[in-house]
Amino acid sequence: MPELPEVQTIVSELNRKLKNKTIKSAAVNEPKMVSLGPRTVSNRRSVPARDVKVFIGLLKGRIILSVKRRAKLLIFDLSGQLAILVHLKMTGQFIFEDKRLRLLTGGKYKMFNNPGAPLVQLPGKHTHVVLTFTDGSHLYFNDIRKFGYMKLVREDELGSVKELQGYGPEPLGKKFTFNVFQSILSQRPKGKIKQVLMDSSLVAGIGNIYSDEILFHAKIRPARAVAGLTEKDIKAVYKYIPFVLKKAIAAKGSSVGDFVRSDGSWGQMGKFHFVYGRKGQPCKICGTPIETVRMNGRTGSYCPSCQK
DNA sequence: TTCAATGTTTAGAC
DNA sequence: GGTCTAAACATTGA
Repeated sequence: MPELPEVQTIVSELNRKLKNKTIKSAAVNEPKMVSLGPRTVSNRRSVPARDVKVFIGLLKGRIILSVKRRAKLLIFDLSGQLAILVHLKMTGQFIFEDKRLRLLTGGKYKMFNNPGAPLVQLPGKHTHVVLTFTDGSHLYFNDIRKFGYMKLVREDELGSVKELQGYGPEPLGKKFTFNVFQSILSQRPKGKIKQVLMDSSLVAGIGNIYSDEILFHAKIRPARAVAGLTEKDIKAVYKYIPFVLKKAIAAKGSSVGDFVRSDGSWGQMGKFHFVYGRKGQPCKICGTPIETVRMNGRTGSYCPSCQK
Protein backbone atom coordinates (compact mmCIF):
# COMPACT_ATOMS: atom_id res chain seq x y z
CA MET A 1 0.00 0.00 0.00
CA PRO A 2 0.52 3.14 -0.67
CA GLU A 3 1.48 6.09 1.44
CA LEU A 4 0.37 9.63 0.76
CA PRO A 5 2.17 10.06 -2.59
CA GLU A 6 0.89 6.75 -3.92
CA VAL A 7 -2.65 7.40 -2.73
CA GLN A 8 -2.49 10.85 -4.28
CA THR A 9 -1.34 9.31 -7.55
CA ILE A 10 -4.15 6.77 -7.43
CA VAL A 11 -6.68 9.50 -6.67
CA SER A 12 -5.52 11.59 -9.61
CA GLU A 13 -5.63 8.66 -12.00
CA LEU A 14 -9.02 7.42 -10.82
CA ASN A 15 -10.46 10.90 -10.93
CA ARG A 16 -9.50 11.18 -14.55
CA LYS A 17 -10.96 7.81 -15.44
CA LEU A 18 -14.06 7.62 -13.27
CA LYS A 19 -15.43 11.16 -13.12
CA ASN A 20 -19.06 11.30 -14.26
CA LYS A 21 -19.30 7.58 -14.87
CA THR A 22 -22.53 5.92 -13.79
CA ILE A 23 -22.40 2.67 -11.85
CA LYS A 24 -24.45 0.08 -13.68
CA SER A 25 -23.88 -2.66 -11.12
CA ALA A 26 -21.68 -3.68 -8.21
CA ALA A 27 -20.52 -7.18 -7.33
CA VAL A 28 -19.07 -8.21 -3.97
CA ASN A 29 -17.07 -11.42 -3.84
CA GLU A 30 -15.79 -11.01 -0.28
CA PRO A 31 -18.40 -9.66 2.15
CA LYS A 32 -15.88 -8.66 4.82
CA MET A 33 -14.31 -6.13 2.49
CA VAL A 34 -17.41 -3.93 2.50
CA SER A 35 -19.38 -2.22 5.23
CA LEU A 36 -22.04 0.38 5.75
CA GLY A 37 -22.62 3.53 7.73
CA PRO A 38 -20.90 4.85 10.81
CA ARG A 39 -20.16 1.44 12.28
CA THR A 40 -16.47 0.72 12.75
CA VAL A 41 -14.58 -1.66 10.54
CA SER A 42 -13.40 -3.84 13.40
CA ASN A 43 -15.15 -7.17 13.74
CA ARG A 44 -15.61 -7.39 10.01
CA ARG A 45 -15.62 -11.15 9.95
CA SER A 46 -19.36 -11.41 9.97
CA VAL A 47 -20.76 -8.84 7.61
CA PRO A 48 -24.45 -9.74 7.26
CA ALA A 49 -25.54 -10.72 3.77
CA ARG A 50 -28.21 -8.06 4.09
CA ASP A 51 -25.53 -5.36 4.39
CA VAL A 52 -23.89 -6.59 1.21
CA LYS A 53 -27.23 -6.46 -0.56
CA VAL A 54 -27.82 -2.92 0.67
CA PHE A 55 -24.29 -1.94 -0.40
CA ILE A 56 -24.89 -3.25 -3.91
CA GLY A 57 -28.39 -1.78 -4.09
CA LEU A 58 -27.29 1.68 -3.01
CA LEU A 59 -24.45 1.85 -5.54
CA LYS A 60 -26.58 1.03 -8.54
CA GLY A 61 -27.22 4.08 -10.69
CA ARG A 62 -24.89 6.39 -8.74
CA ILE A 63 -22.61 8.75 -10.57
CA ILE A 64 -19.02 9.16 -9.43
CA LEU A 65 -18.67 12.91 -8.98
CA SER A 66 -15.06 12.97 -7.85
CA VAL A 67 -12.38 11.04 -6.01
CA LYS A 68 -10.57 12.68 -3.13
CA ARG A 69 -8.03 11.84 -0.43
CA ARG A 70 -7.64 12.35 3.30
CA ALA A 71 -4.44 10.91 4.77
CA LYS A 72 -4.23 7.48 3.08
CA LEU A 73 -7.98 7.15 2.76
CA LEU A 74 -9.69 7.50 -0.62
CA ILE A 75 -13.11 9.15 -0.76
CA PHE A 76 -15.40 8.56 -3.74
CA ASP A 77 -18.05 11.25 -3.90
CA LEU A 78 -21.24 9.82 -5.36
CA SER A 79 -24.52 11.27 -6.48
CA GLY A 80 -27.39 10.87 -4.04
CA GLN A 81 -25.42 12.25 -1.08
CA LEU A 82 -23.37 9.09 -0.75
CA ALA A 83 -19.65 8.46 -0.48
CA ILE A 84 -17.39 5.42 -0.47
CA LEU A 85 -14.39 5.41 1.83
CA VAL A 86 -11.61 3.10 0.70
CA HIS A 87 -8.49 2.13 2.58
CA LEU A 88 -5.94 0.10 0.65
CA LYS A 89 -3.80 -0.75 3.70
CA MET A 90 -0.76 -2.78 2.61
CA THR A 91 -1.82 -4.54 -0.57
CA GLY A 92 -5.05 -2.94 -1.78
CA GLN A 93 -5.20 -2.20 -5.48
CA PHE A 94 -7.53 -0.72 -8.07
CA ILE A 95 -7.55 -1.81 -11.64
CA PHE A 96 -9.58 0.20 -14.13
CA GLU A 97 -10.31 -1.44 -17.40
CA ASP A 98 -12.14 -0.45 -20.55
CA LYS A 99 -11.81 -1.45 -24.16
CA ARG A 100 -8.66 0.53 -24.63
CA LEU A 101 -6.60 0.20 -21.53
CA ARG A 102 -5.93 -1.35 -18.19
CA LEU A 103 -4.78 0.90 -15.39
CA LEU A 104 -3.27 -0.65 -12.28
CA THR A 105 -2.88 1.39 -9.17
CA GLY A 106 -1.40 0.31 -5.88
CA GLY A 107 -1.04 -3.16 -4.42
CA LYS A 108 1.40 -5.78 -5.57
CA TYR A 109 1.79 -5.71 -9.30
CA LYS A 110 2.99 -9.29 -9.39
CA MET A 111 -0.51 -10.27 -8.45
CA PHE A 112 -1.59 -9.72 -11.99
CA ASN A 113 0.99 -8.47 -14.42
CA ASN A 114 4.54 -7.74 -15.13
CA PRO A 115 5.07 -5.00 -17.66
CA GLY A 116 4.87 -6.37 -21.14
CA ALA A 117 3.32 -9.65 -20.02
CA PRO A 118 -0.05 -10.68 -21.39
CA LEU A 119 -2.96 -9.31 -19.40
CA VAL A 120 -4.49 -11.62 -16.82
CA GLN A 121 -8.18 -12.35 -16.74
CA LEU A 122 -10.20 -10.23 -14.34
CA PRO A 123 -11.77 -10.58 -11.87
CA GLY A 124 -8.86 -12.48 -10.38
CA LYS A 125 -8.32 -14.60 -7.30
CA HIS A 126 -7.97 -11.51 -5.12
CA THR A 127 -10.69 -9.37 -6.65
CA HIS A 128 -13.18 -8.59 -3.90
CA VAL A 129 -15.39 -5.90 -5.39
CA VAL A 130 -16.19 -5.06 -9.02
CA LEU A 131 -17.95 -1.90 -10.17
CA THR A 132 -19.30 -2.02 -13.69
CA PHE A 133 -20.14 1.26 -15.38
CA THR A 134 -22.83 1.97 -17.93
CA ASP A 135 -20.22 2.51 -20.65
CA GLY A 136 -18.97 -1.04 -20.20
CA SER A 137 -15.80 -0.21 -18.25
CA HIS A 138 -14.93 -1.82 -14.92
CA LEU A 139 -13.20 -0.96 -11.68
CA TYR A 140 -11.72 -3.92 -9.81
CA PHE A 141 -10.83 -3.69 -6.13
CA ASN A 142 -8.14 -6.27 -5.32
CA ASP A 143 -6.37 -6.95 -2.06
CA ILE A 144 -4.14 -9.95 -1.40
CA ARG A 145 -4.05 -9.61 2.34
CA LYS A 146 -7.60 -8.35 2.74
CA PHE A 147 -6.61 -5.66 5.24
CA GLY A 148 -8.32 -2.99 3.17
CA TYR A 149 -11.98 -2.09 3.02
CA MET A 150 -14.72 -0.20 1.22
CA LYS A 151 -17.23 1.58 3.37
CA LEU A 152 -20.38 3.19 2.03
CA VAL A 153 -21.57 6.19 4.02
CA ARG A 154 -24.06 9.00 3.67
CA GLU A 155 -22.61 12.42 3.07
CA ASP A 156 -23.95 13.67 6.38
CA GLU A 157 -22.02 10.91 8.15
CA LEU A 158 -18.67 12.04 6.79
CA GLY A 159 -18.18 14.41 9.68
CA SER A 160 -18.71 11.74 12.30
CA VAL A 161 -17.52 8.51 10.76
CA LYS A 162 -14.73 7.02 12.79
CA GLU A 163 -12.41 6.38 9.86
CA LEU A 164 -12.19 10.09 9.08
CA GLN A 165 -11.69 11.31 12.60
CA GLY A 166 -8.55 11.92 14.53
CA TYR A 167 -6.25 12.62 11.60
CA GLY A 168 -3.55 15.20 12.08
CA PRO A 169 -2.96 17.92 9.50
CA GLU A 170 -2.16 17.12 5.88
CA PRO A 171 1.60 17.59 5.56
CA LEU A 172 1.16 19.32 2.21
CA GLY A 173 -1.66 21.54 3.45
CA LYS A 174 -1.50 25.22 4.28
CA LYS A 175 -2.29 24.55 7.93
CA PHE A 176 0.87 22.52 8.40
CA THR A 177 3.03 25.42 9.52
CA PHE A 178 6.30 25.17 11.42
CA ASN A 179 4.54 26.26 14.60
CA VAL A 180 1.95 23.53 14.16
CA PHE A 181 4.69 20.97 13.60
CA GLN A 182 6.52 22.12 16.71
CA SER A 183 3.41 21.80 18.84
CA ILE A 184 2.76 18.33 17.40
CA LEU A 185 6.25 17.26 18.40
CA SER A 186 5.79 18.71 21.87
CA GLN A 187 2.90 16.30 22.37
CA ARG A 188 5.28 13.35 22.10
CA PRO A 189 8.53 14.38 23.77
CA LYS A 190 9.50 10.80 24.52
CA GLY A 191 8.40 9.48 21.17
CA LYS A 192 10.88 8.42 18.55
CA ILE A 193 10.89 10.80 15.63
CA LYS A 194 10.15 8.14 13.02
CA GLN A 195 7.17 6.85 14.96
CA VAL A 196 5.84 10.35 15.47
CA LEU A 197 6.07 11.04 11.73
CA MET A 198 4.20 7.81 11.02
CA ASP A 199 1.44 8.50 13.54
CA SER A 200 -1.50 9.59 11.40
CA SER A 201 -3.24 11.19 14.37
CA LEU A 202 -0.33 13.65 14.49
CA VAL A 203 0.58 14.07 10.81
CA ALA A 204 -1.54 12.45 8.10
CA GLY A 205 -0.30 10.14 5.41
CA ILE A 206 3.37 9.46 6.15
CA GLY A 207 4.30 5.79 6.41
CA ASN A 208 7.36 3.65 6.72
CA ILE A 209 8.99 4.49 3.42
CA TYR A 210 8.71 8.24 3.45
CA SER A 211 9.49 8.64 7.14
CA ASP A 212 12.78 6.89 6.39
CA GLU A 213 13.48 9.08 3.39
CA ILE A 214 12.55 12.29 5.18
CA LEU A 215 14.84 11.48 8.10
CA PHE A 216 17.68 10.60 5.76
CA HIS A 217 17.49 14.03 4.17
CA ALA A 218 17.23 15.65 7.58
CA LYS A 219 20.31 13.66 8.72
CA ILE A 220 18.53 12.31 11.79
CA ARG A 221 18.38 8.70 12.91
CA PRO A 222 14.90 7.19 13.10
CA ALA A 223 15.11 6.15 16.76
CA ARG A 224 16.09 9.59 18.07
CA ALA A 225 13.75 10.86 20.78
CA VAL A 226 11.84 14.01 19.91
CA ALA A 227 12.96 15.72 23.11
CA GLY A 228 16.59 15.29 22.08
CA LEU A 229 16.19 17.15 18.79
CA THR A 230 17.54 20.64 18.41
CA GLU A 231 15.56 23.41 16.73
CA LYS A 232 17.82 23.00 13.75
CA ASP A 233 16.95 19.29 13.57
CA ILE A 234 13.23 20.05 13.75
CA LYS A 235 13.55 22.65 11.04
CA ALA A 236 15.32 20.14 8.82
CA VAL A 237 12.61 17.52 9.33
CA TYR A 238 9.94 20.12 8.66
CA LYS A 239 11.68 21.21 5.51
CA TYR A 240 12.10 17.73 4.06
CA ILE A 241 8.56 16.49 4.70
CA PRO A 242 7.07 18.38 1.74
CA PHE A 243 10.32 18.06 -0.22
CA VAL A 244 10.22 14.27 -0.18
CA LEU A 245 6.45 13.92 -0.55
CA LYS A 246 6.27 16.30 -3.50
CA LYS A 247 9.14 14.61 -5.22
CA ALA A 248 7.41 11.26 -4.75
CA ILE A 249 4.14 12.60 -6.15
CA ALA A 250 6.01 14.05 -9.12
CA ALA A 251 7.50 10.60 -9.70
CA LYS A 252 4.00 9.13 -9.51
CA GLY A 253 4.79 7.31 -6.29
CA SER A 254 5.40 3.67 -6.81
CA SER A 255 7.50 3.16 -3.80
CA VAL A 256 7.94 -0.52 -4.47
CA GLY A 257 7.11 -0.80 -8.13
CA ASP A 258 3.40 -1.16 -7.66
CA PHE A 259 2.01 1.18 -10.24
CA VAL A 260 1.67 0.32 -13.87
CA ARG A 261 0.08 2.27 -16.66
CA SER A 262 -1.54 0.66 -19.64
CA ASP A 263 1.67 1.22 -21.54
CA GLY A 264 3.67 -0.58 -18.87
CA SER A 265 5.36 2.51 -17.50
CA TRP A 266 6.13 2.61 -13.81
CA GLY A 267 6.10 5.00 -10.94
CA GLN A 268 9.67 6.12 -10.61
CA MET A 269 10.08 6.97 -6.96
CA GLY A 270 11.74 3.68 -6.08
CA LYS A 271 14.82 4.81 -7.99
CA PHE A 272 15.14 7.79 -5.70
CA HIS A 273 15.06 5.96 -2.39
CA PHE A 274 18.15 6.69 -0.35
CA VAL A 275 17.56 4.29 2.51
CA TYR A 276 14.23 2.43 2.37
CA GLY A 277 14.72 -1.12 1.17
CA ARG A 278 18.45 -0.62 0.83
CA LYS A 279 19.74 -2.47 3.88
CA GLY A 280 23.35 -3.49 3.41
CA GLN A 281 23.70 -1.46 0.23
CA PRO A 282 26.06 1.51 0.14
CA CYS A 283 24.71 4.92 1.06
CA LYS A 284 24.30 6.96 -2.12
CA ILE A 285 26.07 9.86 -0.45
CA CYS A 286 28.94 8.35 1.53
CA GLY A 287 29.07 4.65 0.64
CA THR A 288 28.53 3.38 4.19
CA PRO A 289 26.23 0.30 4.24
CA ILE A 290 22.65 1.15 5.18
CA GLU A 291 21.56 -0.27 8.53
CA THR A 292 18.16 -1.01 10.01
CA VAL A 293 16.58 -0.66 13.41
CA ARG A 294 13.42 -2.43 14.52
CA MET A 295 10.75 -0.28 16.14
CA ASN A 296 7.29 -1.56 17.01
CA GLY A 297 7.37 -4.26 14.43
CA ARG A 298 8.44 -1.86 11.70
CA THR A 299 11.87 -1.57 10.17
CA GLY A 300 13.59 1.77 9.94
CA SER A 301 16.47 2.11 7.50
CA TYR A 302 19.19 4.70 7.89
CA CYS A 303 22.77 5.56 7.05
CA PRO A 304 24.85 5.30 10.23
CA SER A 305 27.31 7.83 8.88
CA CYS A 306 25.06 10.51 7.35
CA GLN A 307 22.40 10.36 10.05
CA LYS A 308 23.14 11.31 13.65
C1' DT B 1 10.69 -23.49 7.48
C1' DT B 2 10.90 -18.88 8.99
C1' DC B 3 10.64 -14.14 8.40
C1' DA B 4 9.24 -9.67 6.69
C1' DA B 5 6.19 -6.88 3.79
C1' DT B 6 3.59 0.20 1.54
C1' DG B 7 -1.12 -0.01 7.63
C1' DT B 8 -4.20 0.41 11.44
C1' DT B 9 -6.35 -1.01 15.61
C1' DT B 10 -6.61 -3.11 20.00
C1' DA B 11 -5.11 -5.21 24.24
C1' DG B 12 -2.00 -5.53 28.00
C1' DA B 13 1.86 -4.10 30.87
C1' DC B 14 4.28 -0.73 33.51
C1' DG C 1 -3.20 9.15 30.68
C1' DG C 2 1.58 8.30 28.51
C1' DT C 3 4.30 5.07 26.51
C1' DC C 4 5.79 0.79 24.78
C1' DT C 5 5.13 -3.81 23.02
C1' DA C 6 2.97 -7.47 20.76
C1' DA C 7 -0.67 -9.28 18.26
C1' DA C 8 -4.28 -9.49 14.88
C1' DC C 9 -5.90 -9.13 10.15
C1' DA C 10 -4.02 -12.80 5.51
C1' DT C 11 -1.02 -13.89 1.76
C1' DT C 12 3.11 -14.09 -0.76
C1' DG C 13 7.75 -14.63 -1.69
C1' DA C 14 12.66 -14.50 -0.46
